[in-house]
Amino acid sequence: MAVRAEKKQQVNRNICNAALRLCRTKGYSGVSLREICREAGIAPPTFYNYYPNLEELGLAIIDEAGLTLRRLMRQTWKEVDVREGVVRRTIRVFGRYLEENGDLFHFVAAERVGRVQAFRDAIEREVKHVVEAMAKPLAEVGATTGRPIAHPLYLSEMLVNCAFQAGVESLSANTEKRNEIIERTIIQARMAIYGSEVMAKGAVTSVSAE
Amino acid sequence: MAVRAEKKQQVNRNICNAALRLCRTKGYSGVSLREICREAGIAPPTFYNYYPNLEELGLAIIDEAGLTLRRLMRQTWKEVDVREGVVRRTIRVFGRYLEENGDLFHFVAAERVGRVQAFRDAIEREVKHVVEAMAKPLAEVGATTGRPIAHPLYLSEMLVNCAFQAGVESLSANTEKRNEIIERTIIQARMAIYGSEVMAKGAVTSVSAE
DNA sequence: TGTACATCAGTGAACGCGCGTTCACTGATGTAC
DNA sequence: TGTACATCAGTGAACGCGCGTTCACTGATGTAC
Repeated sequence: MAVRAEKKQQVNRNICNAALRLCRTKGYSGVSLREICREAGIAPPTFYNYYPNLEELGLAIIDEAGLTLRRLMRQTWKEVDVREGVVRRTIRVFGRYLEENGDLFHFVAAERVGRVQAFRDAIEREVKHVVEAMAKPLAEVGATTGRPIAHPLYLSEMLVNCAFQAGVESLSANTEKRNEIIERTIIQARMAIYGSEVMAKGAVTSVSAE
Repeated sequence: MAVRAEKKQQVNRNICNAALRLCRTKGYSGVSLREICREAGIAPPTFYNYYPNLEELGLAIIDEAGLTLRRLMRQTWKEVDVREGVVRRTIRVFGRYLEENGDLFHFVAAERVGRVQAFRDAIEREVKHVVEAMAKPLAEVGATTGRPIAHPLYLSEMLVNCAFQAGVESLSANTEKRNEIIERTIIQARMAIYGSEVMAKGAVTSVSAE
């Protein structure tokens, strides 16, 4: 009965996946509608049954990425394990996300500084959401452990930017390089967290930092 | 006598500037050879007197950006003024650079995570150079002021990434927003520096960071 | 300095190609009775 | 359940267009004598 609707959903998934796969190697603005249709196994006019143009497809993909990210966040902060610190846990979950959604992450990371204003705006909205969602538990953990942090939003943003950068590098790295990136990112994250703890204590002056 | 050579240089500059101007709004892979030629005021075949294809033009632009950046670095660390800290001075110089080379910076920032592997590699080489060049004075300043820092390379990299992110955001921001970004970046930079100082002291354990 | 020739940056016209988009049409899925 | 009709996802062919690249050619700049 709903066989038509199911088929439509499947075709839609094919289109999105085809687009992401092609963007990975050719970039959004290097991919044509016809290419996506070939990759998705449909005729060009069929595309218009789903999206009025390529930009709308891109925005739909970004929305989907936002959904996935939000789900990821919830998962990260739910899987509390006293034996594992916040930093390591976050990085582990993020790493798994990268393995499963490499194409999606690459698209978002690239279009975050890409040419399409609508994409940049949509992505910045999602990133801001993640930054805010992470700032909260960061501040809470700091408070409950007696090591309060200063500027949780700025700290969170810096950590997210670190993660973006590390994520992009990971995507084109082998396992060895990837482990290096992980270790480096952990140190950088701690560096930022320590710094924000110091700032929360106040009364710290540093010649080099001032 | 050298009138021919001078004209060639001028045409080359026109080509590069035209390409950067167009990339700013349409992205590298959204710009065509013919568009660049129109913008530069030459006929399409003339382009081939300068570059064999668009990719070579892009690489030439990246090389030029690297040169400019190196010059900027030298300038930053030379203008020592005891009344102004390292962080503020760096940000001030970088801000001036952005005003003068907005198109160039935007191109580099976008292609850093873009689709052309050759671009990514070339840019990563330049960025690495900057990271290393900044790590050295950071470590020196820390040592001479009695506040040594840990992992100067990682710290430097984090600061450079902050600068990239702030730079991209600045490019599409008004003056007010831009000042916000500057203040935020200063805090984030200090946060990272404090953290690396704490790590250098060792013997610090933080529940939230572990 | 003047002249004859070589060099070479720049051009207009032409090519074949893949593009986005449109249209009338097909045939399978869903619905009313 | 069977039949007649409506819906609608998908298609093949065609369109006009801008693209990258080539070619033979032009005319200004540079050089040799």
